[in-house]
Amino acid sequence: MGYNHKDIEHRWRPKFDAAKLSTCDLSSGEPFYCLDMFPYPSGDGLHVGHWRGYTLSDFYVRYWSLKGKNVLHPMGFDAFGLPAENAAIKSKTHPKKFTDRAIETFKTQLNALGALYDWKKQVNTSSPDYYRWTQWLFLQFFKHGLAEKRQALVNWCPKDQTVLANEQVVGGCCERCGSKVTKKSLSQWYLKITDFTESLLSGLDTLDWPEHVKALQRNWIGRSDGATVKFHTEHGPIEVFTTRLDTIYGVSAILLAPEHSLVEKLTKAAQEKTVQSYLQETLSKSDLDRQMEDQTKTGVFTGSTAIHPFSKQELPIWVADYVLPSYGTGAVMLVPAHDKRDHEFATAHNLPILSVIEPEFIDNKEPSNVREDLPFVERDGIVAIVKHWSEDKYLGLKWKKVAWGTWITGGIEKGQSPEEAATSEILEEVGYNKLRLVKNLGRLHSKFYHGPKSENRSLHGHCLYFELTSDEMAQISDEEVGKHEPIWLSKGEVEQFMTADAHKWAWRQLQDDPALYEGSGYLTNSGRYDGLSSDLAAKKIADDLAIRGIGGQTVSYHLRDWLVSRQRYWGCPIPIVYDPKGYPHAVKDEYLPLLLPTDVDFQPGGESPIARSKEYAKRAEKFYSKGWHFDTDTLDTFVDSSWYYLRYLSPRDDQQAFDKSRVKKWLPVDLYIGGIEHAVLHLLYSRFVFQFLSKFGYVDVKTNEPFKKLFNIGMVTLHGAKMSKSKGNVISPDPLIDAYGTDALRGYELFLGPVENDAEWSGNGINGIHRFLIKLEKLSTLVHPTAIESQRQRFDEYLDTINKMIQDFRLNTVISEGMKLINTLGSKVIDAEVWRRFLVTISPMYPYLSQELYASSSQKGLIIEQEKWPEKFHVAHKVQVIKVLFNQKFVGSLEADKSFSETNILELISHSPAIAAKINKGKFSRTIYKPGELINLIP
RNA sequence: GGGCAAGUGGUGGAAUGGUUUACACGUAGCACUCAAAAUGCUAUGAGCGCAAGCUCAUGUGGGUUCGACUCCCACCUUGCCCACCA
Repeated sequence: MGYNHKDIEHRWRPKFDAAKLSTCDLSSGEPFYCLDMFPYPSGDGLHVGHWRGYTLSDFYVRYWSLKGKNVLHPMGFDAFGLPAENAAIKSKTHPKKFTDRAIETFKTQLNALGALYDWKKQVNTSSPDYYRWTQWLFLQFFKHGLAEKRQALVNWCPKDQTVLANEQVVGGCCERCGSKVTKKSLSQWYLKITDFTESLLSGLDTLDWPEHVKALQRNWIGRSDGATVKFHTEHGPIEVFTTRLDTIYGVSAILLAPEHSLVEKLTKAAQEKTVQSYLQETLSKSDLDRQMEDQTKTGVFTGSTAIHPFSKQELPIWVADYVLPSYGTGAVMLVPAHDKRDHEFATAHNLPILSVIEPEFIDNKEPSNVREDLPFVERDGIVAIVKHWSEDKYLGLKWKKVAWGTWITGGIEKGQSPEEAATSEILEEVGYNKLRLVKNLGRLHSKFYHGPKSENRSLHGHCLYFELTSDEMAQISDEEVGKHEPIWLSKGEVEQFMTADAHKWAWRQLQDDPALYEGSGYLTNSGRYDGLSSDLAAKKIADDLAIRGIGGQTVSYHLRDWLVSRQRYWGCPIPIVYDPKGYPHAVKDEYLPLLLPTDVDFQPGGESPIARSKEYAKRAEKFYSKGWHFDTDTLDTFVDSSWYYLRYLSPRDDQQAFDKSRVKKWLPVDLYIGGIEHAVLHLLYSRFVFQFLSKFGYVDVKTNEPFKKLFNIGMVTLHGAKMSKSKGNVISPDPLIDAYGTDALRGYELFLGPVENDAEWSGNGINGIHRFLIKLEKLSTLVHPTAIESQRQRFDEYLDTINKMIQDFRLNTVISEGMKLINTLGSKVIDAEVWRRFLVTISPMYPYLSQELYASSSQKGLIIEQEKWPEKFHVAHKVQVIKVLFNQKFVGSLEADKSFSETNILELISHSPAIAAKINKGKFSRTIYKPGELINLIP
């Protein structure tokens, strides 16, 4: 007979299709909402990479159903979008035709998977009965003032001829087609996602999502705590945003983004020409060109000045294109000594560089890292750089007891000046006494743990630079000779030689005064704030600014409002109508859905193709009156997909977008499965929309979040690259199903590696699963209704193991455990009850074969309907197996009664000749005993 | 520049403090066959050895521990994401 997968699949598929899971009764049972990210029906068909995710979700659908939950597992199609439109342009057919055909292909392929979907709840975002409610959703934003039309410079893709959201610009290029993105000034609709930044941020803490996905979202929202400061000018204040308010005394200019509203006013007649041509040049650049980091920082002086709020100094105002208009306030204070970019700019344009922070270095490396539980002991000290009397070399100390390279250092005794202290240290440590002080390099601070004294030190060091005037030397004490060895270093060797950051900094300070320092420390040259730490100073300065009403602490975000207008045809029409004066109004409910016009030429041309529809223009005048017209853009398709999971619960409802009571029962989604590529876009927008609906009472769900648990399925790669038709590296499941069967392919998809990791496809591996299934089919003839203790005991272990693994999504090892169990059952008689329970546990992986064997061992009906996830037999273990180690080496294991103590076990060992022989005649000084596990004998 | 993840046989990977390399793939040998495929059985980290066995191996170097792939510190390498974000 043998294993014939085609027969088996043919026999059971119709029964799976008719299973009760295929139509979820939403009103009963304990809900479990298992959701796949719905696909875009591309027409390329499914490859083995898609299968991995769908296999995974079907596994959990079957598993949770066996665990007694009422599982909802719907599927639908994210059917609006560019590829269909582009294909339509090419083939001169309507995108709807293209889309409908692709959906049919998809459904056929999905059915081959043997998965259980509730197709009765299918949604299609391009169908009017769906997008009518997408339009409703948009209008709710409009109604609450959270949809707004703004004229702004937007990201423009010259190839697709449409605007792009920030999130769709990747590295300055269009996410979809890769063209360089340019800027264009357009009037567009925005959804105010920035009103929700804090709740989008804090909501992340409540979610059971992979940490790295949460990190991506946090990163994208990009909260940064800082302050604003107003600098007064003759045309009103310029507000800047900074995270380094402590450096405010180091400002040497104010820089404006070219787009800043004050640029024009502040430009003096003499600078008019230069500024104008600079603006023209930068505004025509693409974002990518403008953001090239390695190019020199450009900018021009406006002729105006601003007043420093503390020093009252006049600061020149410049325009510079590295200042981004969309972040902070579009204006920055230039602090060249403490910001790398500002340093480059000041160097390029000869602006003053003033150091206002004395650096502080905190040691975090063993053994001198700061101990948290100890207070700091304050000490004054010196760091001396000493130059050779004739050569261009500098004196370093190589420490003998620790791997340190330093300059000459030491403490300052009472009554000594830093110079005196340094001079005497130099004399003591290296013996030179003819030298002169050339330069004071300023102070640095260092926090570290002083091992010999067992205390935390906070050292305040004066950095001094000396030159020797002669090689004359005094005698050095033996003690000093034993401590370290003096080494003359050439300029090139210094950075490498010095181990501590503080000593490296002293060197850079000598080379380039003041050296760029971006860390924190203590203030200097900062008026009454001198001597404060960076943290404390920033707070005080912010307070003082707030009192004067010219600034204070604030928070800035990377996240921008969501631009949703698209100048494309194949999308949801924006339900806005303009009166003859151009004011926008919501399209009346009775006119919804506002259907896509059909008399449209799709060729892209800078405006929406819909604008060319005569019917659409007429329709507006018919519904309203002469001079009225509809918005001719369509919505970003991410709006469509931001709420589809709500529509599944009442897909045919023509009275409302979703059913509030069902949403209350079924949301949040219990398990959401999809790829990492949606970590910021879809998942952030969906959270935003859901939080909006929640805030205004459209939904009533405690969590305020749509997706409780997110699982990211790893990508399947071929030759290291993501599978895609255009790269020609696609593996189709069809021939594999034909040769090995659906079960084998499902098993192999999960066996490929941990499901959250990417996996390289290897053609041969499927053999292993296939052989396992053949073996199972053979073993089924050995099944006999006899209770076999050892098999039941083994099954209990197996079940414990996989139960835990399933919770942790470690399905590759669940597959292994099944193989291991079968390998240990042997080729004699198999306990029928063990067999039945085993078949239930593998049915989520191998639904067809498990079902076939279940039925042939005289069980009736479908596993998924008849069975529950099995319980253990609870066979009592009378003995325990103890591993015996001698001097860390395994010398054997023995079986001991569970009640045995350490003494009993030692006795057993002495009576076991095989083990006793290996343990050096029983001589050992002590033992380490871990009950039920091992005993370690230490000689 | 910032953030995150990962480094274990020829390969995918297993082991979250206790015999490293489970389970598979691949490879080799054997059985079945006229033959091949399929299937089954056996072997398979490296080095030394006739063998029993010994030594060495989880990116590198330290540390904690009776015991470290696992925990701590530093470093190296690779991958991913973000990035003139003030």
